[in-house]
Amino acid sequence: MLGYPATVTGMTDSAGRATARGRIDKRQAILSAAFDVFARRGYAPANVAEVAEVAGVAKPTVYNHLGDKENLFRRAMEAAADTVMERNLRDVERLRTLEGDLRAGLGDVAYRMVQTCCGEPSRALRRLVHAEVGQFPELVELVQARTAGRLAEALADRLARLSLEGRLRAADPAVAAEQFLSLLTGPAEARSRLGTRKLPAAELRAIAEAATDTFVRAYAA
Amino acid sequence: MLGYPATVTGMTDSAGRATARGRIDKRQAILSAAFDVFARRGYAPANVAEVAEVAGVAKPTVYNHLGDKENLFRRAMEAAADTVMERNLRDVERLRTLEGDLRAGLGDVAYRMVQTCCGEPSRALRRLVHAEVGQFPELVELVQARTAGRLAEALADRLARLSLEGRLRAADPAVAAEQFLSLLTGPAEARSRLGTRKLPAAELRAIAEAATDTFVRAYAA
DNA sequence: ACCATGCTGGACCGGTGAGTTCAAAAGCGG
DNA sequence: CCGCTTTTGAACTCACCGGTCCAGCATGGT
Repeated sequence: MLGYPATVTGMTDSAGRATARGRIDKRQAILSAAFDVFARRGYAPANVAEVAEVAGVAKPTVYNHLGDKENLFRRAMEAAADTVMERNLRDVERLRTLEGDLRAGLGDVAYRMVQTCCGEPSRALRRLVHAEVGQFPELVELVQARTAGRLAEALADRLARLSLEGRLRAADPAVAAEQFLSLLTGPAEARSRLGTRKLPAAELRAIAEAATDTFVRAYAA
Repeated sequence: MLGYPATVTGMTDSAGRATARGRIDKRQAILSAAFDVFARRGYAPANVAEVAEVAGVAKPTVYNHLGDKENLFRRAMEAAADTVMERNLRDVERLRTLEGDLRAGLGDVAYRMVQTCCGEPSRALRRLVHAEVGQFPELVELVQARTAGRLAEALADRLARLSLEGRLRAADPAVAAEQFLSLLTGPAEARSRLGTRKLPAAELRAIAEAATDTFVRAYAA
């Protein structure tokens, strides 16, 4: 989640001239630091001063770039969601070139996905969305649409293809995708006790296998 | 700081029965009000004064009974967990006398469970556990053990019986129970957008049916 | 060299809320 | 009716934090 690398610019400044470019990865650093701090402390207990410190920046600079603590939070969550989604989509994209044993291929993807979903960024994101759904109701749409929703959709696409090819029985691919993901993430969350216990690779593998097994039994052609 | 002030809790007093039995149970009122407020506001933004007000009690009384805001939170969560679990266990207990069509019986129980899990108390509890897992790590054990854990165990018991009776194929009942619950709660959480959208009964029914369908396909004898 | 722009550090204000104190007012047992 | 404990209301302390202001510093473009 730390994105110090000084790439890019494109600051969309509201007032005409682009703000200083090249040097301003400050914004990225701030957003990254913000997510880091919010993830550790939670929204309310987190204080902007610490965000500034972690970002290596002065407090007024934070307010300069992001304005509000609320806005800072929203933007940080948005950015983190994009990062997490990217990796998730890469995982599911592997289903596109699925050759050979269906069961094995699905199992492999399942393992990768459950790994990603148990990773710190993904867990922190879920935690924060859950936590602040009361104070930031739009946030659930904003984040969910960029992560879980997109993931389910991409997976549904792949499953639909497999159905057409006769490798899976005909069924609503959206429901199938939803259930596959639930079979993966549900047990993972439960076993890891919401992330407080880190699961050994073997257990992750077992969860992925069990989920794939059940899914294939229910959905094989 | 730790534990209680010297004056000690009202009811469980070591010195016989002296305290507070005749009077309304303030303690219960406080815990109930506390969960109410915490559920609405979240832990950090909630303030003890409001808890006291909702409980119809003076602020020092709250500190008298529960000591700390932290302790107040823990106790309130504990109490709420017990309440929620009770209803959940009643649902799964219906599987004990399951006669006739397996599919129909499971579907019925599934529908009841998904209703319970989407109810406000259950959702609020999940929200708060997720939210504060960072600041209160023990809480996840404490609550999960009383709700999801116990529920999964009870369900596993029922499934094991069904396997012995030859109605389900032989399989690890714990894994089967875990997956059945995941198939129920996962889609319910996703569709309700973490509780921000209340699901119409028809959709709840559809989720329960889909979950049961998939489960039976995968686990029928 | 010079100015503009933004960054810095630090002081500062104002609000909020945890937790305490205390004297007065119930309740309740005897 | 009397003491015991508990409750009450209110004021109070104290710490923390969001947000702002300002005076000086770095920088890069021209």
